[in-house]
Amino acid sequence: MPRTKEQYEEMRNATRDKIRSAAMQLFVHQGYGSTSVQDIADTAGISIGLLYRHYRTKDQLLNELVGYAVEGLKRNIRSFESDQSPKQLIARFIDEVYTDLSNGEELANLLILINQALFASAGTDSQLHEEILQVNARLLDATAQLIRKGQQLGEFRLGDAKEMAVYFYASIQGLAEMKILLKSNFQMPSPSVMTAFLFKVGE
Amino acid sequence: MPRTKEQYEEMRNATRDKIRSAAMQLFVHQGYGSTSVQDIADTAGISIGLLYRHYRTKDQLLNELVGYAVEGLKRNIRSFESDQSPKQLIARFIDEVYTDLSNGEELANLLILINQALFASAGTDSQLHEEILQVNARLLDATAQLIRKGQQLGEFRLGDAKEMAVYFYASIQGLAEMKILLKSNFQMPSPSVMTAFLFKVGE
DNA sequence: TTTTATAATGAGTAAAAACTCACTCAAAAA
DNA sequence: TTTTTGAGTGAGTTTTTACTCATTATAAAA
Repeated sequence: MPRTKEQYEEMRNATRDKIRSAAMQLFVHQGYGSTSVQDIADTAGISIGLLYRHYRTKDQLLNELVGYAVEGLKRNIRSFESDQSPKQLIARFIDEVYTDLSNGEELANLLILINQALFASAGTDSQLHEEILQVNARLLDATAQLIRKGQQLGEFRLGDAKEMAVYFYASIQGLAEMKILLKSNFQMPSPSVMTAFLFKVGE
Repeated sequence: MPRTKEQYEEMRNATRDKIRSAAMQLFVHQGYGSTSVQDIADTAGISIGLLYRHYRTKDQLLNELVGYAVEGLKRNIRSFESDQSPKQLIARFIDEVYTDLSNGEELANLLILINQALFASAGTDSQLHEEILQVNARLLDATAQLIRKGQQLGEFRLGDAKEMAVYFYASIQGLAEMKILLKSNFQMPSPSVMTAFLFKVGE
């Protein structure tokens, strides 16, 4: 008799992992359109045929990867809707971003992937494109809300909260890209630099 | 007798312009790899054959466009090496970025194009890839130098100047991308938000 | 050793994309 | 009206890429 269900599932999971990380790496580092399926299979160390047993199209593969990234964003929205002090929430978030961007490429990859997916699906009105934009809008709103609360508490600098939220995420996105593009020449700004435009006091 | 040299040159310039702006638009909005030469010709309103009379390869077209963008960066470096007050130089620069990003897509296109070119040429060690990275490094250094001077003059907040310069450009890059992706939903942060992390005083 | 269920392969196919070239078109002046 | 010259065309060719399928490899248990 052949292998058990569990053994087969384990095998399948292992190759799916290989495919996902190869695709992530390539999509992020050279762009979706410039990455061929052959590329992905080679990087994953498997055959094209096997890749297609797991993902019906190149597009579906991108969609799955982006799906995970979008989940991450949603978790963030939830955490920002907490009742804790805005300053603490933002400070904790920035600390996480700082350590993630300092140590590994995972967060940078997620952020860039979402970006790539948005550009790649620009003309088409795919479900995914719309969903990303929508989640993004909600994230910006939740953050602006948090900033407003912080301003009322006197912890945050004054200024248009929505604009500050836009600037907040724009800078994180920019940092992610710089990290990947500049490689070892990238020097991650410390949390105090990143929050200086938000928090009062400082020095 | 046929048209004069000047008339022919005028015709050629006109089509080159059409090609350039079509290519810029498409490379920026859907990515280099996801843009076909046929796409570009169609958008420019000319035939593929004519496009290839002007640019030998799709790659060469990208290179020319990026070349202009890099020139723009170089002009910036020079302006930052001026003897004027750091605060004034930065403030003027941010004002320019603000009006450019508020009104048109030109600056955003340039910034995103450079980014795209870096990603597209990631694996290969093309001359262009190297040049962009080098110009970028010089720009960061010049800016860090300016920030240091501003700190000595007591106009700028304290903190690692290089990190602050990285954050400065990361945020601008991020804003450019947000502008293009969010379209009419994008709200450009005012100069005061953008400089709050740099300048002392302020609210 | 043989059976069996499913993972894995990669040459093969069809579609799309990059690039070519033999030809037409346009307008100025003879 | 004809000639001239370089812009402009797009069907055709070559190369690359996404995707398929007939076949092989594997390892557990009978």
